[in-house]
Amino acid sequence: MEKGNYYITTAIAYTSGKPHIGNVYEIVLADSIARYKRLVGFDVRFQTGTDEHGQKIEEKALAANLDCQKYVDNIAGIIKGQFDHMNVSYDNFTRTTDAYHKLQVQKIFKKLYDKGDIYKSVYEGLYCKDCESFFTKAQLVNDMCPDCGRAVQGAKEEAYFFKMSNYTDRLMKHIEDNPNFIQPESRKNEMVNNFLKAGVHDLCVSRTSFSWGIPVDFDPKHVVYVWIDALTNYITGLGFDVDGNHSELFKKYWPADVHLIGKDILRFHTIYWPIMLMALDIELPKQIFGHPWLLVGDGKMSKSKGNTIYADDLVKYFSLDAVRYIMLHEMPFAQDGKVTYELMIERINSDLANTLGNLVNRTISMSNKYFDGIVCNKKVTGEFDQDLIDTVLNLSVNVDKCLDELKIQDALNEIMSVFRRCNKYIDETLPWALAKDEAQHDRLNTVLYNLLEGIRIGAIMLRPFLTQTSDRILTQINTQVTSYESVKQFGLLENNLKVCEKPEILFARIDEKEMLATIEVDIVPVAVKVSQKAEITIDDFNKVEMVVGQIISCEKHPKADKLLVSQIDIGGEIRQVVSGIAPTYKCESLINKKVVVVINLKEANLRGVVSQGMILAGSLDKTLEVINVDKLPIGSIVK
RNA sequence: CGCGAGAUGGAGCAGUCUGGUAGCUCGUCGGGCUCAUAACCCGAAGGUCGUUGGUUCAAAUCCUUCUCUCGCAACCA
Repeated sequence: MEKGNYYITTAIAYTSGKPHIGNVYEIVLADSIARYKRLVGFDVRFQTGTDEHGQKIEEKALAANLDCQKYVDNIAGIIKGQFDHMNVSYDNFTRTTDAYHKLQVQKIFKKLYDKGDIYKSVYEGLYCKDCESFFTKAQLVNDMCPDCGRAVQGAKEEAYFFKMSNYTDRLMKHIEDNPNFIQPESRKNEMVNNFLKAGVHDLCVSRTSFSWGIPVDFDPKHVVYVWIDALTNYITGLGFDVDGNHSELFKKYWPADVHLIGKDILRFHTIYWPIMLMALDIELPKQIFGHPWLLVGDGKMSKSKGNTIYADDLVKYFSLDAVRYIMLHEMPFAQDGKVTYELMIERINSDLANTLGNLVNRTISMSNKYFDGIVCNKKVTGEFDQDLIDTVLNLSVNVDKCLDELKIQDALNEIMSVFRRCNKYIDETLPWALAKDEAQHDRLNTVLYNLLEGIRIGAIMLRPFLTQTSDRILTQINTQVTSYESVKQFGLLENNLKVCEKPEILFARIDEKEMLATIEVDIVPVAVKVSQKAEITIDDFNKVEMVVGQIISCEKHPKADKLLVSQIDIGGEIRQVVSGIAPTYKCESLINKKVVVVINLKEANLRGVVSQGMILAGSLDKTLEVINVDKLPIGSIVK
């Protein structure tokens, strides 16, 4: 392959649960870039995978009553399933629990330790014995533990640190010398201004508070910090070896051309990761692209439903390529994209069904109707031909430009505009009028040929994005000329081909009302999921004492946005309760409301305000509702 | 004043760096066409580009004031 090598990675998915559409978006984005590069002629390696260590996972596994490894095996399978569902063409799915990865991480840790970049020290902080947590001075509330309100004491814990300061100057210079290193641009400024210029603290790179991680082999009570572990996958997945016995893959593909990641983890990828690589004397990746988020809906989708959407559900409703199209098309370059079912349906109908699907359909129908499906370019040109040809020939140039900057949405728009141009060409040339005049049949042949040729080229350019649809189109027009090179010349479509007799509908129009109704009944809120917590007995439950109380006054917490402070009459006693319901409830609306209160909960200090109980409320994503009681008098026992 | 992003016709966005007639897709309305998936094509209506002040011959674009929205952080007994 003459174009050279291309290595693209995504962030590896954290195995804490089923990935939602936003996580899957990243993989589809990477996939379309990988496929495009392959189409153009690069030798591509595309790696994704799962990040499987850490305290959160240990806790989740415990709650599910599962062995950690079993737990992550299960989730990794689910994640892989979601990716496969989207027809993602990764070359390697790496897992941080793979033996080779673990071994290399240990060796890296050791090497950096021997080198002096990692050193053993003590983590000093203010420690709350009851909560078993460290806090910084700034986190304290009235000099007390922010969690439980008790006194804290200075304490030390042994830990390993990475001496970041050894490399920050070099990193800063690298970022300055390589303006494309961090993309989009605005993110780069953020990193430089907020972190590098402010000075990077040494990073604590080991933990002793839990054990689900890669042990530090020369000091096994420590496990390696998950980020050190996770980031390394980009090289271990290729076969990097600390001792220099690298695999051929590593020699061939490193440094990576692009690390595709979510904008939230840029700090790790643009500061810690490059510094690690510098410490290991490895070349830095060429580019790190922090993509925006794909957000789901505003009120419309999330009000009564969970607003978590899964890729496999969407595919069920809209077909694979439609979902890929939505994901890629609704995402601006540097801004979060929002999707609702209404928007998805609108987009699918107008772009995929009307513009593209209908174009292919009408062109094939005419070919059959006028020439029994066999079109031959008789080279009888007309006044609209050149403009059509120019537009079609510009396509690959334009798409290439978009892809260079990773602007996939723009690339799709370029492709769609070619199909729009074809539709317009039909109205300009009036094939049905030509058909009525025997003398114009050669012209008609040329017109249809031009249309098929435009469709052929558009379909080839569509291949990285809408894999299946591209193939279906090319099959329907029955061409063998499908190489990328062939899109640079107009007129390579074979003459006298027989297109398929009955055009197949590529994308059926969706009836919005019908579809919304289907989704409405079909999608079950995430809440209705199996229990994740350990079983308890009725005695355990009876330990909780709950009564009906009436809110007699309520005000905003002076020092916290999300908290409300209520005075609640629970029958013979007024309790002050702090609750995190400010985003949903206004103080006035709560007054006189009867709610269920847990009254034997240990008193707590929340940002300086004492809370003597808890108001029961249910929540799903961002929807939150306080449990409301009407008829029962104040003080009634709830059980 | 915690950090950051944004505010452009009914909706979603581009244009802002490098000032110079406000553009795209969808929707609405009117017309055309009939090959096609009630699709396609053409036209129209609709924006003083969030607010204040300034720089300039000229501001969506540069500087400034304020307002609002959204992420993140803190906090959700």
